[in-house]
Amino acid sequence: MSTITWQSVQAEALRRIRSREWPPGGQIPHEADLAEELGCARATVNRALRDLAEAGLLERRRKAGTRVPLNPVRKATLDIPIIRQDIEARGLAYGYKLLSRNEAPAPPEILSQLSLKKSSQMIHILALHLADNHPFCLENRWVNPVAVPEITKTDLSTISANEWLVQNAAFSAGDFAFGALAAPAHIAKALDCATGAALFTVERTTWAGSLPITSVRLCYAPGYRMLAAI
Amino acid sequence: MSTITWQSVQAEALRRIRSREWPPGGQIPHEADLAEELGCARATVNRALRDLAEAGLLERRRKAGTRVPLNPVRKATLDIPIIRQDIEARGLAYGYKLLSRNEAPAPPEILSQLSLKKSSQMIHILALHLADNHPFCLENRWVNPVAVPEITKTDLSTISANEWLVQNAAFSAGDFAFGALAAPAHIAKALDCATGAALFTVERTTWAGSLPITSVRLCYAPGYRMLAAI
DNA sequence: CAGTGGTCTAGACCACGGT
DNA sequence: CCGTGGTCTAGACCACTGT
Repeated sequence: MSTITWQSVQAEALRRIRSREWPPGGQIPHEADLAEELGCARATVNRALRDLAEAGLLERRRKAGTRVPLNPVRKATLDIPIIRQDIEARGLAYGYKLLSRNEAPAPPEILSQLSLKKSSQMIHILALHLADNHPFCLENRWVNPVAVPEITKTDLSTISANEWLVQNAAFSAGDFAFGALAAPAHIAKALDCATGAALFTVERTTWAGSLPITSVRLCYAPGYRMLAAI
Repeated sequence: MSTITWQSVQAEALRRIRSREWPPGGQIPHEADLAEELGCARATVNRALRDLAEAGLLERRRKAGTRVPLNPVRKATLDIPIIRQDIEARGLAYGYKLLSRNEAPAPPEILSQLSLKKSSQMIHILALHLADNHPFCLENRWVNPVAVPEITKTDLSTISANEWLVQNAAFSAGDFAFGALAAPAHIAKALDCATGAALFTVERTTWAGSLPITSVRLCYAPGYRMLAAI
């Protein structure tokens, strides 16, 4: 016997959205009605439609029901691997070089990114990730030693801060900003590219609850592309 | 009476992961055990852990059980609004200018992105999106007329292809590539920036099932940042 | 083969938020 | 107020996969 799966309900819903059987801006039947029509339990319909709502293809509100948005804001997901895995997944040999590490008061922009007020000593790390011995990514990181005191005793010349933090500071939240930067001379030198070259950059701040852990800017060598999918 | 919610189960699981009560690389108890321990139904545990697995914080396999990955590959989510909404959300006035539109055989790189073999006539669109009358984003798009025949009759000087497609060609899948580009002269001219300026770029290809719809490259004016969150 | 997660069901209660 | 989605439950069967 074949039971209805939530995937099949979802596929049918998608079909109706695409065929405009459920027109943009319009309301769709209640869960209970759909469940009866399709011959399954309401929970199954709920699972299917909840997923579509999370993807931005439906808007659900209690009492108001479910409707097809006029301008759906689709959600894409992107994987955030540690840099070593990113490089190895491309079939390249990973290399790593710690350029500098010291303790210093964080500059104002870092403090504001971390929502810290008083300027306290933080750990500043500059490191280079290599792929097949070519510069791949320059890591410029500030770490809050209050959040991860163990890092003060860690030898970051053999393991990157990127990797150490992933393994030792499970975080709860983070935000990202992607952009482009014309390489200033010192970055161009580190990445072995021309001054002014267009670099893809990622700025990331991570938190454990309300405690800021780290803020980092990654500058990728020219040509890097970051992939995502819907 | 207070019943256990899947959110509370998820929070407890997160706590155990962070506190290393469930150590990296280690296996965690079965759903049934957890359900009994926490005093809820197995379905509730399943919902909580499934979400964590989707976020990359757990790895679940039938028979093998659930474990905490050593190098979690976290997933970030990214909103993909239409460009008009992106601009208006920044409190700026949206403007739009169609630069050119014609039918032409697609170049090989576009064909390969769309997984098409024979070179057929496609619609090529070049358009500029403006924020407060300043160039914001240059849209360079190829549309497969087989997927959306109506577009041949659409006036794309009043509505952008970006917006029209979102409203008229609900897609099922898409992939993205983000990168940086040093502005060539013709792009610099359109965006009113210096030649060689570092531009953030998005390349996107979308599909309806196995039918390719469109492939687009967006070049954003210098300074643009795209935000994401975990 | 057998253990584990994946899913479905039928019913119930609850929370939110239009009216 | 009361309709709608959000969630929980207890039980059942199934699908995948390690041994």
